[in-house]
Amino acid sequence: MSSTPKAAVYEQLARIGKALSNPIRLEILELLAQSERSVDVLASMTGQSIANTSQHLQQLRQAGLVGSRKQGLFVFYRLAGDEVVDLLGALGTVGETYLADLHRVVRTYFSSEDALEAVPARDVLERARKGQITVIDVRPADEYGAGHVPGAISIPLPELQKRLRELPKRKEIVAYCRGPYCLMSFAAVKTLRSRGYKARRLEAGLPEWRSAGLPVESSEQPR
Amino acid sequence: MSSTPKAAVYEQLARIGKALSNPIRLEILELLAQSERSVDVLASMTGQSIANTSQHLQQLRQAGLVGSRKQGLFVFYRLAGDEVVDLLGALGTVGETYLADLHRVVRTYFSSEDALEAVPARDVLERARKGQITVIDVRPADEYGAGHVPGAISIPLPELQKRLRELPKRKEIVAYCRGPYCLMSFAAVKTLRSRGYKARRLEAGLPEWRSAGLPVESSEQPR
DNA sequence: ATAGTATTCAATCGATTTGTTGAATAGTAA
DNA sequence: TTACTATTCAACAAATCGATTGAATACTAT
Repeated sequence: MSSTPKAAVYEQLARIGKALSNPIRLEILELLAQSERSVDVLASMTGQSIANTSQHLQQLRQAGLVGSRKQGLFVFYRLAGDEVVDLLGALGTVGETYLADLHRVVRTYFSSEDALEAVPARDVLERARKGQITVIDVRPADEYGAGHVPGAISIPLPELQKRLRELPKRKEIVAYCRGPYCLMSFAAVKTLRSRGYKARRLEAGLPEWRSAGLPVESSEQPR
Repeated sequence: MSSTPKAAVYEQLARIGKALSNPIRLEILELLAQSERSVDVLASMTGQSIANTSQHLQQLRQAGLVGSRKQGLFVFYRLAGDEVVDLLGALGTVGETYLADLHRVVRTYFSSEDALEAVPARDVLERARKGQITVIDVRPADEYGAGHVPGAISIPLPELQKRLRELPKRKEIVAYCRGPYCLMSFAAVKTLRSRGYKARRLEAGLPEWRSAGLPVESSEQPR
């Protein structure tokens, strides 16, 4: 197909670029970074038809970004590995740094008007072990089950209001969710602060935490 | 354009993916990672027409990956920043890990049949300062001029044969070039070893070296 | 000004991509 | 076996991309 080895390399890498060139596929990748999922679940989460979702998954598979296993009627897709999380992270870094439009969106929706300074991941583990902070996972319960920060409490965002009394008033609370473009931890911090809690966001989501080599606790056994 | 902030983010990031979805654009990015260049130079280096090259550069610019400055008749394009080098590195890591075809190409052309074990970047700087090793830059002279490893000698690959006597027989020689998909340092090591020199490759090229925060020496003043 | 050069823009065509539809496949449950 | 479900495949129209061509723009040199 290609004459020189260099051209062959770039052709292959361009396949990965092509896989990253569609917003729905990027959304699917972020969802899969949380936990493996079946096609129909991904379809409903992204608002796409099942056939369409299946095709996007084929493209991601051909680019080597996802893998799958079949269990009964369902095909479960998963991220190929943590390298994909790193790739998405690098994509986001470039975008926020050099795409003015993206920078504006991030500043508008994700930025720290309320001084929601993020806590760096490296400190959190030890401070949580020492009991200096309480870590809460505001993602849906199944994602918590598939893997979470050790010692973190699962409080899905919709339940936060009712379960405020489970949280300490004085100790600092660190909330995290899916990743840098997930609004749930922002919302959680905002809610907590308005009720007088000391709260901050974890600077990364669980996929970045895992990819950084930090330990992950898991409730469910892989089926 | 997009209803939710999350969708807006993914649309923007997909623009970057689209820019990475073409092999010629990837080649242009690697060339720009060495030094800034004018459109016609890029066109001849990639074997594309000038108009075609210009269009690819427009796309890269819209994706925020490159910038440009006009000097006289020429427009010089450059990489937007080191984050782009990191992004390309992450792309390569994913590709080599999960794309079987790419893995095969890399193993065939770039792998270490001759035990060309690469030297990690971190050690090179100090060992070069202590005079324990000699570092040679086998890229074209202008790329050396735009930035090189401190203390490295410029010996473009075509000149290596004639200039062998400049190199020490006993001290180890470390050769580097453009990056992981550049064959020049492999060729240099092969040549040197066949002549009885002790030689190894630097594991990264100059862009990765710079992006890692290691110091870079530059001969030419930016115009 | 005039001629000449580097680059970009605009128009074009063939190829590819996206999303939809409906049929085909592979498995479960009874 | 039969009925049912989840997923994939195949075919299609609309939109977009890639590369080519020739004209337009911006600058230099004289």
